[in-house]
Amino acid sequence: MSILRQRIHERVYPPGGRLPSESSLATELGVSRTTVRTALARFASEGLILRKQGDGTYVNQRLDDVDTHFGGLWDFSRLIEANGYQPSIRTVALEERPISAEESLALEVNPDVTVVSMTRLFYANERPVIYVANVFPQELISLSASELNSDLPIHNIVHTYFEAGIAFVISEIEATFVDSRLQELLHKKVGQPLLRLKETFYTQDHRPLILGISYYDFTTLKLRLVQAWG
Amino acid sequence: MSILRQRIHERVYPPGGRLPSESSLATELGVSRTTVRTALARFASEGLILRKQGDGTYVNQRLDDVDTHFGGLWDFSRLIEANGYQPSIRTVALEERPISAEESLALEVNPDVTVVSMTRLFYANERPVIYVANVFPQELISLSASELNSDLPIHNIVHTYFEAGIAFVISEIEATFVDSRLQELLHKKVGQPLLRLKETFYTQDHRPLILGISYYDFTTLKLRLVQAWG
DNA sequence: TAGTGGTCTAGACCACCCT
DNA sequence: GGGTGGTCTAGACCACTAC
Repeated sequence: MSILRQRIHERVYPPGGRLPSESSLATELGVSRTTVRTALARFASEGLILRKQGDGTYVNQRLDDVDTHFGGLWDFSRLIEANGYQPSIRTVALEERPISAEESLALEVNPDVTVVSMTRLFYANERPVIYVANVFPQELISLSASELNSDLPIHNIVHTYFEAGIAFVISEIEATFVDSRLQELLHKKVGQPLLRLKETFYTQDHRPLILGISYYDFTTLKLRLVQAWG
Repeated sequence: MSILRQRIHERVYPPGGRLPSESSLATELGVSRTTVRTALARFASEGLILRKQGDGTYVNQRLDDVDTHFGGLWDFSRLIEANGYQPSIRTVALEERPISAEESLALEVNPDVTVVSMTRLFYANERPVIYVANVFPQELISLSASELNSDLPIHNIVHTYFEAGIAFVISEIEATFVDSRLQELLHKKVGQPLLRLKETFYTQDHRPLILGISYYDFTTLKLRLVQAWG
């Protein structure tokens, strides 16, 4: 029932406003109340709507804030878009190289496999905001690194070139500074604070697929989380 | 159906292992399959389980990682516990004072109200790991600041002393350094990187209730997020 | 008291995976 | 083919809110 999500985003039901009751929505859309409830439950867990027993369901007034949250897909391009910028991706380096000891441990593969190393910059309106280094075993794709189109969001790359899909991601958030290398890439002064995200992408079989280390300029791009329980 | 969550945590269904089918769980627990599915859908969105159509439902093998995630309640005490430490809270300061211009804007109240300012330290095994400064209008509680028990997690404080409840929280994550003031409080060297979380707690009516600024020692306490879609 | 969301039942049919 | 999860229906009763 993605029509409901669309209506919320298109302000058919304005922020702070009340949605029709579950029963009337069910009738109007020609589905059962259970179906409507399943959709509403998802929106509520994302903080998009607020439900009050005995009263009604309301669109979150902070919709603009909530919309920049990390729900479902964590995707830097979408995040840049949600912050009101035009996203673009430029590849800094794309190569095959031996795996490091640390990486073979994290990816749970033999220390003699070859990995594809892909480093990229995400831009918001031509301004560099995130620097991302991804690594994955070469054997996971059927072609060589130079043949893949690296100007796509990571989810698209996986979908296009990988056999397996991504079922979940674990991200660790840390703080760090701009060093001399990042200074050039992100156009920021050495010593300024930066966020670092260490991500691991897993398959449905709980196997690690891809590693990622990202440096995130939080001054341009707000990193917001919404937690809702209701 | 919190019995299922309990079973997963108590390893009745071990990490990586398969759960009984939805139908057999429904029969065993004496509920309908719909009820089981509602519970499983919630666990899946938290990354606790992975469901495969035509195959079965599996407990996430990275359960230990996933368990330290931020699902449902964002609560520092729980987070410390999930990282394997004994949590405790000590109050640094508790006072009433005039509201600042910035705070009155963020809390959407008149610039002449009095606020309660509560600053506290969270410890993991007697080691300070998070410094939190909370601010809320004094008029929201029926007693004076000195009378409230500030050695509780924020959700307990709200539940005990506030009329309204918290429906959702928006957190902004930033990076910063240890300064001379934080050096003493967190026992870390000046200049080391730190995470800063700027939180706003909202009621069901979308009104901001409480502000919070937290300084988080990510070297001791991993800040992990799990994103799952399935 | 009427209407809302919260919880639940007992089915149905489909898509998909494994053997 | 047999079993699994994915989607959906058409009800029921309860708890709560607003008036």
